[in-house]
Amino acid sequence: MTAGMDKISDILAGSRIGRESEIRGWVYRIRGSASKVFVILRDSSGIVQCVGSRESLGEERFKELSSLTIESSLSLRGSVAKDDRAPTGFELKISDFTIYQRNDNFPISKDMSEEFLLDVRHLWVRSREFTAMLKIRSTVFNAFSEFFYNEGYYEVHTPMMVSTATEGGSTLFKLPFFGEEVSLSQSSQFYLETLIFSLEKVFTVAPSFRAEKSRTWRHLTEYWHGEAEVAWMNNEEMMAVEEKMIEHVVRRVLEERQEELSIIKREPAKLERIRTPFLRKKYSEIVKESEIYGLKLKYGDDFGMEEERSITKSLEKPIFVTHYPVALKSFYHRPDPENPSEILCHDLLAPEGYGEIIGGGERIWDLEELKARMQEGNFDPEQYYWYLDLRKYGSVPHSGFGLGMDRLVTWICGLQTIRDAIPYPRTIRRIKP
RNA sequence: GCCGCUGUAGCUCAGUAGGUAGAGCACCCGGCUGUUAACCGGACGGUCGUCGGUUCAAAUCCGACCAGCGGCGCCA
Repeated sequence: MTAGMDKISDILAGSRIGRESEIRGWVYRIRGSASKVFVILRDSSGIVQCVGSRESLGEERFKELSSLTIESSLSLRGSVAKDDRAPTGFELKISDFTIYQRNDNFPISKDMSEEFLLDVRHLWVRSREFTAMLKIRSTVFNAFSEFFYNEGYYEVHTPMMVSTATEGGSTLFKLPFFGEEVSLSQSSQFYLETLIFSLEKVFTVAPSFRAEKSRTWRHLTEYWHGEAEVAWMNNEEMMAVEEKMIEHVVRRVLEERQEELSIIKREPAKLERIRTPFLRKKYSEIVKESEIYGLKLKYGDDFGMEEERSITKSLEKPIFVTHYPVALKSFYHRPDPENPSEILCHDLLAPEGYGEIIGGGERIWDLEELKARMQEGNFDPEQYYWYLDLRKYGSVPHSGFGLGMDRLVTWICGLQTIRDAIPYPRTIRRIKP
């Protein structure tokens, strides 16, 4: 219906100066006076000021336009001019318009509480800041997948309704399933492991669900999990892939999303220094030098929020923490043959206090070793028969990792809470909208 | 799961020696302005989260409940 429609970005690029243009979108701001009305129109590509005058539109049409409210939808036609008085430097002088919907009061204006904005999240997603974040998020997800395709990985898809826990039973969401009970997936890892025996290098991006009653700035009950699993790869090699992947994602954001970074006030300089190689430290080293971070840690302590914040607060790039004590991680991690009390694993902590975004490492690939570790952890081998089978038939050394995609977006965008990194956050107390 | 906090007009909030509520913004009307989430005037707007208790009298004191927010633990 609209062959000749322009996007607002076409106007902002300067290519329509002195010409007729037709654009459509939503009223971002509107101000009127006796003789002029200023409509700042918004579309997916940006905002531009449009001015209508009583003189050229006529009394009736002028009133029709100037009485519109925020977020009403319309199309506007007029000539384009450069104008420094306009917010984005260009202006459309309105000769004609079509209103699609004249709104009642839009519920959102200035001075909105965090809580209210969450209640009207379905409308708040239209805001400039949120739109900018969504565009960056889109780039992050695209760049993540692109990286693995470029590296020869296969994208695969695993079930979200499952019968086995990956991280422990207490955090499972249970669902009725034809007279039985199933759980929502906490991680695709075990299924990814089954697929390396044919594809060798696999990755997936999928939601994960955890019924942890977490109340923090970096937990969601439903979050997006980027995971990979690779045959023949050790812990060191896995980390090298991950840092290259993070570097690639950050690079793409810097290349494509400068404007959006500026809208959300994220300093690009802080992202520009995300270059490989990242820092690497063993768990035991961190414990040994914990006074440097203002911490008093003893061997065997796990790192909590305060520890991660202190360690990463003044860092300029991410840090891999490796070789955790066996007791601190899940049963499937492979102990270091040189020192079986520590495992060949890594967490990647993002700088500026953001903390853990990746957990990964080598998997136990010996059957008896895996059985023994499962027993210690009270995991029922019957339930995991298929996972154990992988260690019976052509087992190979392999590694993998899981990345919190929403945490990655939170850090890259410099956000205060993970809830602002996803359109519809699911937390212990929020399931609407 | 643990600790803390909040709930008064559509929105943001003020309102305690207990005496049946106020401001700003939004909406509506009018004025003014090449405006920049402008300004001036007027009108509209509330069973003070719910239930119960104390009291002559409760937004205010007490109890229970509901909803949400912040922090910790757990993890990505």
